[in-house]
Amino acid sequence: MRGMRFSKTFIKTLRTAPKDEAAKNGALLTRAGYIHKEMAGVYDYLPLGLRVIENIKRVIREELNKLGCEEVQMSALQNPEPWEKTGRFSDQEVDIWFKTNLSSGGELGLAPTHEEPITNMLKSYISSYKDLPLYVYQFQTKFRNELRAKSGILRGREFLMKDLYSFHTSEEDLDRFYAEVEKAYGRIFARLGIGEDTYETFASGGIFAKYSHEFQTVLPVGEDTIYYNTDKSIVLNKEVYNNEVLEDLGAAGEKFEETTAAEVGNIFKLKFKYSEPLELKYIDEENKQQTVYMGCYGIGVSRVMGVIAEKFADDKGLVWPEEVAPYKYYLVGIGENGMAEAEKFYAGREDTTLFDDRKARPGEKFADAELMGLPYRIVISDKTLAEDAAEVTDRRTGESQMVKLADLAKF
RNA sequence: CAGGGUGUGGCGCAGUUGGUAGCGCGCAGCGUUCGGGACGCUGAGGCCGUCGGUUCAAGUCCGAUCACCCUGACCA
Repeated sequence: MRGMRFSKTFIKTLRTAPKDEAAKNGALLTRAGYIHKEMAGVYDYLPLGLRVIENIKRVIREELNKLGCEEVQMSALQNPEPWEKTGRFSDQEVDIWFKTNLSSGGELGLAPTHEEPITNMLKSYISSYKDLPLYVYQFQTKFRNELRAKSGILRGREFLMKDLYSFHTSEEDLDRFYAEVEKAYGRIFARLGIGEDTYETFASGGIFAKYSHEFQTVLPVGEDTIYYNTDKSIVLNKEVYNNEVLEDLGAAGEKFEETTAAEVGNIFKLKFKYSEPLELKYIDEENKQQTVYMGCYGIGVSRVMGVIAEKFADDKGLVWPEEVAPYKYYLVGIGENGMAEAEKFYAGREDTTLFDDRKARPGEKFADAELMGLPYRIVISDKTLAEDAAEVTDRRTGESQMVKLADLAKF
């Protein structure tokens, strides 16, 4: 992706948020030109918003690839057959399906998740213990017919998710990989800027495991309630916050605090939940058929974007952590000399810099710089040129410093 | 799905007892401005969510319907 000149881009900032964007993340992301709403829970990602999404994906991709994960892209349209084998095509069982019909008469679903299709697909590729373990992930648009979409991009009917699935020959190997993903998730959320406030949280585990883990980011508008002890080493979702579980975790006497949080990721040990009904098997060393052990690991990519927007915004607008910011620098030229010098600086830095080259007054540019929330604002004007310098302002702290033009490249 | 609220130019809003739509922002042109969203003049842009009633006449009254927001429930 190339750079962006404000005068050329189609996006436009808004002084007032649309009335139908009540949530802070939706209001600011819309005002700053990152997203556009199509309908409740369904959003378009504009050039800036798409860059944020791509940055989040990049961080996740880098960390998962280190674990040996392979990226694929599954289809969004779903053949009901594998879903019928697990009972999940039923609207009684899964009540958020979007379903449609083939013109020839058959029924289709729009994928709300991908356990069934990926398990089914891998039947064609896994036949021996030599094929395992295997870690496959994708970034995919998920469709969930939520009764009520809300909170901007935090809860959509169409949203982007990273889903990783792991396949193993033994429970020990599943446990080993699960632990690796736990650590990788910690690194991912740290790099995304929400590490400090994102806790690995015990949640209900479903049929085959006692607990699953969620990654919950503390957020006032979060939909979940979590409980944490004083040193935050044990965090529980409300759904498992009871005496039995506390005893089980050896935390029976401890005091817990309550807070709201948004679930940004989860990890599950599926074991045979899908591989058994879909008959994903392999031949072991002794030529015996065995069922594959599975795990699944999700991160809500678009939700993470909303959480970051919501969490760090101040009264002037968005504040992006560096790894997710669509551009690192918001370049402002003031006056003829300032604009000419800014133009020179911009050349060759299109990938890191958004250049506000509009014939607008400084105040308007500053306001938009703050609204968009790029990490650093660089101002070049007669005033700064008198010192042969540019003014660099940190969006988060608001602190400014003069940097010599010669040193700006290094900055 | 229950309860509450809202639909009027791109965005935010006003519109009285029914009489044929107005303001701010934004947008276009000209001029003066130029380090915190400047100002003046001129101008473009709207079947008032949709459908159907009542009426000589409907943004306004009645009915239905759709969409959106909030709270709750739900969230495999």
